[in-house]
Amino acid sequence: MKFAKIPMATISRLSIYSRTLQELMEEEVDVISSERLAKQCAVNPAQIRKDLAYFGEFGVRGVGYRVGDLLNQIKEILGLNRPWNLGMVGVGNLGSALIRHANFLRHGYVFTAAFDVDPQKVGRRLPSGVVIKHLEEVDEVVKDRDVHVGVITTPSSAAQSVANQLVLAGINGILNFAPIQIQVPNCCHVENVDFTIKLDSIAYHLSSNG
Amino acid sequence: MKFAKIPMATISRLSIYSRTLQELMEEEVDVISSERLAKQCAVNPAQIRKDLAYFGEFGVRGVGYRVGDLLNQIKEILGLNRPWNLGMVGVGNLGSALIRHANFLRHGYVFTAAFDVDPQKVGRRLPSGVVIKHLEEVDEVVKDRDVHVGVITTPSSAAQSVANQLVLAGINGILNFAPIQIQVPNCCHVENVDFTIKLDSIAYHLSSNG
DNA sequence: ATAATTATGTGATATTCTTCACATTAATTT
DNA sequence: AAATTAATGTGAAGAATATCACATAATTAT
Repeated sequence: MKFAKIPMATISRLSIYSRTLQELMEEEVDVISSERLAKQCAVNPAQIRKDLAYFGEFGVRGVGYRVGDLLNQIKEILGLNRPWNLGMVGVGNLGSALIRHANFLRHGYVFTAAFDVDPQKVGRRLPSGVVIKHLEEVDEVVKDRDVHVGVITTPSSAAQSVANQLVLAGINGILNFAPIQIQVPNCCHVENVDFTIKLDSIAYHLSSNG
Repeated sequence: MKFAKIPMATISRLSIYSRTLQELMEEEVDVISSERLAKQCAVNPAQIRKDLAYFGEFGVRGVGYRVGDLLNQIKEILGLNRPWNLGMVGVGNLGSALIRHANFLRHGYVFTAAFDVDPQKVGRRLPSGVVIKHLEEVDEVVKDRDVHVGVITTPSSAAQSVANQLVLAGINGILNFAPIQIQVPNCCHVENVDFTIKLDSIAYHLSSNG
């Protein structure tokens, strides 16, 4: 399904395009030009066309892109034409907030499992119906609940060890909220979400100019 | 304080270096080479040296970098040698989890204000002691509580309007968790945190190879 | 039918970012 | 004191990414 070497940045932008297209659909917009879409996504119009060109021709010259079609095509490209099951590791403040957070479901991601090591938490049933399991049981639960992606919200100190266990349990994708660079074999793809890095970036910009 | 045009990516990496250096300090490591630091940060050693070279010379040839010194220098560069006050807008699941989340405090970020539009929430006092204010009062509260950066965790539909109000209230930095590209004047710096984009990226990688 | 208009798709160009490779400098050893 | 070793700092090369500019194709108007 993959042709040339696709820039990482292209993939991220496809997500952004899909978000905007979803909104446009809800506003019942039928057709949109790369120029207007670009403005809403805060990118260059040629960028959108280039990004799409890696995968084929999806527009109509002189007209633009059919919103619904393009959205479907992008979802197809990203592999979002199927459900993805998530397993949360670390059911603290952040973890339980994320499980309840509507955006995941809205984009087709479902938490089918949750893990912790705190005996007080293990066995508790979350509002979503998921029962918190002990991390020791990760192998079975990943198979039982068909977990595809692990989401780590443990303290940094535990993150690497958790990642190791997830990989051993057959997980190939990890979304890591711990502010540490975890090391995994090539078979596994890690994405990091670190808000404090973003805040540092804001701090820099607010400090360094005048 | 800024010299050449510094790559955005350099700034993000400086944050990562600082996280690792902080850990190294706690492990009482005195000196580290770019090679060993690079391995821990999962980057190229030359990258670290280049990144630092934008701002000066911080190492000792033949030796490496003094951990404590380098950490201080990086914090200085990023503008982290002072406290930064945050104002949360949207005290839902995610918002309140973030306010309680220890990582912000650990890196010198404090929530000194919180806003919502839900009358049920306005007036409530959070565990941290911060009282939730109505968004209408944003102008006064930003001044009173000396808020530097706004953190948006509202639904997407409200995010742009919230951003406008923050900018009018004098805020120049926004951390946006809503999955939408908000438009702001140049004086304001926005950073986006969108986990579903990261998940899409994972989905793509898990789908497209074999 | 033909011309005019519009907006895509894409080769060429420009820019930005990363890595290499080595000269430079500090410390250590002989 | 000279030679050796080690690791930084950096110009140059390379790779990746973004933008331009225009040929191409679809639609609309004459």
